[in-house]
Amino acid sequence: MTTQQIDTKHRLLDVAERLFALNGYQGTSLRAITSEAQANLAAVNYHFGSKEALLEAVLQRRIGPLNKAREEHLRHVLRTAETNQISPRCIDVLRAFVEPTLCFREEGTGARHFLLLIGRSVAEADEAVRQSFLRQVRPVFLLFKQCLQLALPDLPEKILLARLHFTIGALHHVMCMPLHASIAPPDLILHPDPNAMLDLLLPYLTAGMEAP
Amino acid sequence: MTTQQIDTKHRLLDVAERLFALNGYQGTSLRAITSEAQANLAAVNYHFGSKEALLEAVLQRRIGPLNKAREEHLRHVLRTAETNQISPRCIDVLRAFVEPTLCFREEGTGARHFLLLIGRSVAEADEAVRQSFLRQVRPVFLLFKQCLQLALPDLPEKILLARLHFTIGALHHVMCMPLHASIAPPDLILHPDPNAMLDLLLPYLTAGMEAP
DNA sequence: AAACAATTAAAACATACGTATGAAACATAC
DNA sequence: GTATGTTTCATACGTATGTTTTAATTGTTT
Repeated sequence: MTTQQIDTKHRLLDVAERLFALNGYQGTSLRAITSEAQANLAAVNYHFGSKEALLEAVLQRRIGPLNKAREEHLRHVLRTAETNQISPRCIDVLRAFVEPTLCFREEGTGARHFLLLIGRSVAEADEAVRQSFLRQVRPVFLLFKQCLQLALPDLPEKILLARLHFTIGALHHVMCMPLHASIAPPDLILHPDPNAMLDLLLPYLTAGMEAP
Repeated sequence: MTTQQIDTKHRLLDVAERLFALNGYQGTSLRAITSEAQANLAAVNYHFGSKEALLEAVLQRRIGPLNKAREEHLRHVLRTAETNQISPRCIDVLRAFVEPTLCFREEGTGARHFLLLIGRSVAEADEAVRQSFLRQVRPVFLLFKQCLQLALPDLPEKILLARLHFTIGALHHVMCMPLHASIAPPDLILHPDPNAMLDLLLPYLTAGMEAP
């Protein structure tokens, strides 16, 4: 595998990530991707096989590390709770899951676009996009759920699942929607500093999760 | 305006609503819409002018009544609080906004598809779709925000706006995502009964909104 | 240096799209 | 019953799409 091939593949992934995030999967043509990546039109089909496989590769490249970070955080919370012989605290579980997601933004503009992309992928109408996304995140979501069950042992599973559902909704909405784009007056823009956002998000999610 | 024209227009709106919701705006062709509505391909351009105008009409037809219901509920909460000389309760404000949305589902399968459509429109990548949607809901969102400010007078506006943001995210995620599609095991399907969902959603949202 | 594989390039393919056009069918009014 | 305005129809236009094919180019190995 030559370095040039790697470069081309990387460029294609980077550009596709950005355009998919900004214009959607169906709204992005291979011609737009290849021309911006300064590659030939056939390059996508040569390197990835198809447009859909390109999307899968775009998702995989970043979800892998992100999921690994989330899983490590979650397992760390589990471990410290276990050594102390207590249930993990709900807020710690939530932080373990949310923090890597929000801080992912710091890893560069590529990751930033990626967050927008997966924020949108959840609600995506295109079946292929949604399924490709769900397939890749399900394992970590399940671990997340198990941690929450340990933190909230008295909460019926049905209610916990529903609240987990709401939590994912709030988180992904934050990921794909700049605050000022909905209703906030333009002069009150919440800076996308992940720590500030975490300080806003965590009390909200924790209180909701621990609601009576 | 003959009844036949009205029928055709209605059929086009119904089919477009369903297909836009299921396959997305860009994923739905005029040919798919017109053939399923048993109308000629040119019918959309004749009756609405363009595909984008059709989408606008689809949104308008239902957002009007929905917004009216939400506004009435909110104003009712405001009135009773005013006559009792107290601040409205947070949970009442939230219920006034959420209940009409969830109960909208009961008005038929058309409305059901519509909820899916607007749930997805928020995160939609297509700029035209998102803008068309935001334009139509902004006024009610602002009223919602004002009511919340009355219910939570001590909460800084910045925090309130962020929490409102999270709330909208959770609500719209519920609207466009069947619970079992994310992580719930298939045997634990949350029935889409709006009252049951309201009982799950309201405590969560209220606790999050009133968090310290 | 020659042979080989890997990559890029240019072009064509078949298909699908939104829109526009003009004739036909229809309803309504006189 | 004819004339007028409205709606439907079949069809064509121009463009864009994802994919495939064939040839040229590059890089690596012998």
